[in-house]
Amino acid sequence: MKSRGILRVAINAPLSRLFDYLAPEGAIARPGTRVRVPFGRQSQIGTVLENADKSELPSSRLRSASAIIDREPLLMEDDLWLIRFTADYYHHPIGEVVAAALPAPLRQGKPLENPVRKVTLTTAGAEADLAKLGKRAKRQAELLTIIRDGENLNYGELDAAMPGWRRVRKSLAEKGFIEEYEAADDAVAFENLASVGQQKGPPLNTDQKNALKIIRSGNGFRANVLDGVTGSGKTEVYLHLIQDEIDAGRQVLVLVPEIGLTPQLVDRFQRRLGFAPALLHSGLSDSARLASWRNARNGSAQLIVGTRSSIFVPLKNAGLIIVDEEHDSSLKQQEGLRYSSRDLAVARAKRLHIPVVLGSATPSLDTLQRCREGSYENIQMPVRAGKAVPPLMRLVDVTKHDAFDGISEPVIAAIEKNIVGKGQVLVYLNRRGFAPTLICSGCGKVAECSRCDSRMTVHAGSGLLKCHHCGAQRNVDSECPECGSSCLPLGHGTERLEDTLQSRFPGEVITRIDSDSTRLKGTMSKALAMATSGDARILVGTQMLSKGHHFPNLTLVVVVNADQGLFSTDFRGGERLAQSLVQVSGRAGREERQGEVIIQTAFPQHPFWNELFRGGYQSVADSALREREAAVWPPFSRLALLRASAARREDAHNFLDKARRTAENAGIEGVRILGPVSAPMERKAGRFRAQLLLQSRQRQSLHQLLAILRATLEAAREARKVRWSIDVDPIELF
DNA sequence: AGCACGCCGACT
DNA sequence: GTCGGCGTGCTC
Repeated sequence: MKSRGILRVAINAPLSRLFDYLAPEGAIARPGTRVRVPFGRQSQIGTVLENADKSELPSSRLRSASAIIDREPLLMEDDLWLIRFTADYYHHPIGEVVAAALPAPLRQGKPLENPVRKVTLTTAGAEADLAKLGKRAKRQAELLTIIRDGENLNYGELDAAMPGWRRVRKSLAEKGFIEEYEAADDAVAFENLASVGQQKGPPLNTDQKNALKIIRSGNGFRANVLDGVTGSGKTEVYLHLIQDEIDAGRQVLVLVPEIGLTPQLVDRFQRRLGFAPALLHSGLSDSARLASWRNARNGSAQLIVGTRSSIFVPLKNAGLIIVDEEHDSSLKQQEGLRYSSRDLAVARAKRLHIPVVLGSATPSLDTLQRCREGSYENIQMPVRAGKAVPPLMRLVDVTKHDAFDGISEPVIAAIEKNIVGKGQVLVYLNRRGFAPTLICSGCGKVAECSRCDSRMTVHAGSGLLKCHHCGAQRNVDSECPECGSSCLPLGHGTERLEDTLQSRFPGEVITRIDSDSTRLKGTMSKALAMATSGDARILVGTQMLSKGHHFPNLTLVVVVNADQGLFSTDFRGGERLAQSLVQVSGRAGREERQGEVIIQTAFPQHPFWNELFRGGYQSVADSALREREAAVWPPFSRLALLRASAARREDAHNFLDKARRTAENAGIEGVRILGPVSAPMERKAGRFRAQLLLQSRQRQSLHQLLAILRATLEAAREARKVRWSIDVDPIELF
């Protein structure tokens, strides 16, 4: 008897190994194919990663796959390579990596091609006398008219055009006027190919031409770092590179930060390239995302623009990957599979022998160091395109000036001046809500979250206290539960800032843009329209406003409080502060008018300011790199963080103690072990958190150790009461 | 993860 | 007497 083939299957569960199944009788399922398999007492969707002729398990223990879902593999060899690479590099269960790479409907076993029922006109239907039909059957005539005017409409389109058409359908079909058939859902593909006319771009300046020349001179893989100040025209360079690839019949994948995928950017791509890019982001419906994914896979989407998880999208004929705002932390997933889509983009491009472009006005120190070492190509674009001049930056010492509810007098004066001068002002504060604290005027007690080691933020609009760490909320205490005195909000959030500015500038339209004010669907685009048109003269907002949006009238940017970043405990604090200040400053004065940036600080003597004002981001980056080198922090070493959380503090610590002992006894040289220590915010959402930091100059040793740790800890008794995870190349040390 | 098995507390 | 609490073990 001929033995049946073995399928090595990845299952979406936190288990690192593959599971062997017998292929169904007489069938084959190549790697990349989804299969339905019995798993324990349930049935699961798995993905075949390997074929084999024998299993390590006795055949008595093997079960058969119950069905093969895909006729053709969903994922090709290169896609599977990226999945394996990700699972290895991030020491994460492979089934969960596969799950991250597939859109939700595919994860659930739905077909790749969603057949759609369509209705088409027969010759008889086309020739039928409408007027005659209309006399006796008005509804039938109405439906026939709709079908004549439309082009092979599907059920959904007909539902929208004529409610209740389904009852009329039968009569028309019996007369032989219409026919129905099933087809692949190509609605999105169609839209993608529909030409919308192609606009010419502006002439390129010297820097842009030079950047293009360098990138085009590459052959196969190369990481090109496009280091260009805001307004230097990086997008224009991208557009030329994208056009090159499209002309050559290849696909381009563009990764953008979550917040950077704006309608403005998509419109620009569409106008210039003459077609709409396929989009992949969390705001789309499952079916729209699946359609983009399918079109990327089958090659009909020439340009795919998406957020971090799109790094896994299959590409039939990839020519180029672009990572925009490569320094942005939203390109790194901070939960579950903690991958960096920028780093994966580089790995994928290398594997595919294609170039990758990493663009930013403020490249990460990791990327800059790779340029210095010569492994990445650094391309500078130091001047703003067109006539734009860089903004003027200055500090206001809040200890020396009277402040009006968080806004100092010189700032008020500057806002006034800009408004009078028909400019627009952006007031930036990285803290939403009304006030970060509610304090008792009698005993000084502050309102704390019962589940986290944090204070509750006051939200005046809703009258609620909210915890920004776990989402808990309750009503604002009007009097102190301890001593009965009245409670007062302390400090400033965007909500309060809006109130303050409104009372100071009563005649002006103020728009606040943060995750609270834009939660409702449509409010974001409305607020942005107000901001872009210049109708709103004062904008108040968080991070959200500092990326991806162009406000042509903006003349002044105010940074209300930069001081938290100045004394950050995280070694990346300085890098991040410089990036966010430079990014938000880039919003000011884009056109002919010079912009102005005012930063409020209580520490004007801090050396950071001198560095930033004298030498800009470059200079901050240089000195930060020197410090990192001296302290052997990344990029001069590699880090991995082992995190654990448990309902009881000692369980988390016991687990990490076990991890530490395991690491010490693993016999691997050159890895420093720091901790375990409690996380800076120890209690979050009712759980105690702790962490163990591993640091090494050699990536190899660190990864060997992680492999040992993972294997040991998965089986460890101490792991039962904790949730734990490995974070490779962590960007937040807590 | 998701599910079943199994052995101890307050309840119709 | 039993319903259900979550500790333990297992998934090809």
